[in-house]
Amino acid sequence: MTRTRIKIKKIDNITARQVTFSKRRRGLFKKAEELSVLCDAEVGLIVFSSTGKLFDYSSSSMNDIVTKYSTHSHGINKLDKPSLELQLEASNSAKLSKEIADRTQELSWLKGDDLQGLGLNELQQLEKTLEIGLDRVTDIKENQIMSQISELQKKLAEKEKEAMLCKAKIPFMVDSDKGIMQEEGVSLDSTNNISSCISDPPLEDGSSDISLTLGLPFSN
Amino acid sequence: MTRTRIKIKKIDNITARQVTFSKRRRGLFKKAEELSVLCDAEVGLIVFSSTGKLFDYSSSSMNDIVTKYSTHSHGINKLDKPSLELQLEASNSAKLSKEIADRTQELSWLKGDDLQGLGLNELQQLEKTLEIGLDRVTDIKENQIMSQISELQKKLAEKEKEAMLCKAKIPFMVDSDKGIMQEEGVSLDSTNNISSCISDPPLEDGSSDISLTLGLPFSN
DNA sequence: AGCTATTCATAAAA
DNA sequence: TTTTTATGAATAGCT
Repeated sequence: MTRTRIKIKKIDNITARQVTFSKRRRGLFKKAEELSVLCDAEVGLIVFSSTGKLFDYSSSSMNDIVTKYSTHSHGINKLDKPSLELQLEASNSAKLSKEIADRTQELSWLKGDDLQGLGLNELQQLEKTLEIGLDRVTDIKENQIMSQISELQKKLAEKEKEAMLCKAKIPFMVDSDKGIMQEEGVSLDSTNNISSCISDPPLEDGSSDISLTLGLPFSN
Repeated sequence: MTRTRIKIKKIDNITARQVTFSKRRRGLFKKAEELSVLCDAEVGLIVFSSTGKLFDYSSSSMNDIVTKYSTHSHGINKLDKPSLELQLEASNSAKLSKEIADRTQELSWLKGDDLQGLGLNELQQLEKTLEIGLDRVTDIKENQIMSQISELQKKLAEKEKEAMLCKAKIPFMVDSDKGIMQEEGVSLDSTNNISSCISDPPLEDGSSDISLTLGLPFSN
């Protein structure tokens, strides 16, 4: 656009084209920046030369600009798929979903639902699996019950022993001190022993609703 | 850049800024296109006005240009994740994975594995679930077995009846036609009846390995 | 939205 | 490539 005006058509002469590319490219980038500064606009400019070299300018982050572009007035996925990671993600998702479906199905079967479509072999396999699982669960449960019982019996035995010792002491104390227990320092010590025997703290275990759970385990 | 030169600094006057934006934007897009045509370059230009309006130009497909940009000299993911969908995907994946883990755990329990961490209540719940499941599976299985047996009995009865009829006919045929069965057209018809009685097709059902499966079902 | 004086961008040449 | 130069283009400030 000087000395002579030119037609806007691909420049044939390679050298001339490269020269023009350099000059105009600089002009374009300058104007892009001026626009963004003067007018407070967000500008992203990407240029590939005919030889494949990349030039770019962005007033902020090109990432932001392109992201905004891809969501703005475009249905999310004009730019979304670098067709690499997103596809991977999608197929991954599909795989996971399928796995969930598979397991959900198997769970249903094990719980006795949705069995109508199954054949005899499958049903027998299922039955076997359930029998094994049930055996193991019952085993573990009974082990736990037995050990809780042993533990309780042990604690009970201790307490009984303690109570026996207390009782053995009581007649002796009452007989000798009778009505003067609150007046003598020496006898106060003995009094404390007695009260600790009478008001045992209740057996606290946190997980010992044994009385509720003992009914079932041996009923099958 | 005429009458007076201006400083490249944000234009304060809003009206003036909008006017300048319009004019310069047109100029910028024109130059972008000229560059792409004259120099055979790939150009992508995205502009957001300060009010958020989008303007864009691309010599080919913006998608291609941005994709090329994001792979060119950038490590795949400068632009890849619009941090919107990918984050969604990631959290989705996480959710799915968690769900798989949950179901896998429940399956393990039902199969009698990995029970050590469970408490009595959980074990009893599990036992109940297994008992119910096992009952249902056994029910369905026995139903299938019974109906297969009935079906087989019915088929067998039919065949027996057919065989009886055949036997009743054979002495009559042999007596009257004896050695000339292959020579007369009339007698050929009768011969066919006989052979169909003798070579019954084997009972084909696709899912009838009954003899193999009958052993277990009633053994528990 | 149009003008127009001026500055800017740049084709051609070096 | 970059610089120079002459000229066409773009546009700031007005209407």
